[in-house]
Amino acid sequence: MPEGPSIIIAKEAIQQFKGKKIVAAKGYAKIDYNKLRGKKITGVKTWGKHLLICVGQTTIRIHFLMFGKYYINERKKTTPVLSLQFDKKQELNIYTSAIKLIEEPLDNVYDWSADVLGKLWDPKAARKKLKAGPNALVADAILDQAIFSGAGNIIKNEVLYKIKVHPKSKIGALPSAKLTALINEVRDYSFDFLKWKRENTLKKHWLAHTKKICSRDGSPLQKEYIGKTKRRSFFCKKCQILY
DNA sequence: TCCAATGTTTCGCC
DNA sequence: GGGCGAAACATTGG
Repeated sequence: MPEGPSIIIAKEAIQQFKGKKIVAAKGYAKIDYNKLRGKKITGVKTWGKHLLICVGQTTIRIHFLMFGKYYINERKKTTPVLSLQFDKKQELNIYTSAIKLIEEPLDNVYDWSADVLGKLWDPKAARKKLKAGPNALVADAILDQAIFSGAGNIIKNEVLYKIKVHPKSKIGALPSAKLTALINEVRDYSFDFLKWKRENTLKKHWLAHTKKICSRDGSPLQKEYIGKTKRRSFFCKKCQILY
């Protein structure tokens, strides 16, 4: 479920509830369900990995974490963290996710220029933020949601492999053209990810993530836990340069 | 059977 | 108080 492109697919599926009235809202999420009951869904949006269901002034923020799932007009055996019911037995059930209600206008909460898959994505803004943290490892920088909202660990590994940059490189040490390539590739790969996810062929297209052999030179790929968050990194020591 | 994993937040320690 | 790391959350496939 997790990375940004999967959330776009979720948004598209959940759009069908736009304009519908929430007849019942329940779950184990610690939110004020009274703010949802009897209200209409006025829109569905995303910001990176956040799925945003607008209910008038209130927005339901859903973060699927690692294992979150949603079911439309279907249920799992376990209890949903949030269940929204509509007329005609239609329902949306959310499982194992972090749920919050946002009362503020979304423009006050979200920096849309950071949303890698969004219309307002701004590579110049990303560059500025990256320049402000030259000591950051590229592996950490790509996962920084304030810079690349929506990018996750798979995107990180694939992008670094594609642009031939070692995950332990420092942002400030990258040549200007490489920094540009990094910024552009995070967005481009996210759209590829989205396309492949729709086709159900994502895994087939992985070149680095969980891979053992470099597709370019046949040498073994390294697996290492890197950066502040110690996330899995797969990379080729030979073709990915350490800056 | 067990463990790691497409993620983030919170808590506690130094 | 900041920075760091571990734990918590809870599911599933390998």
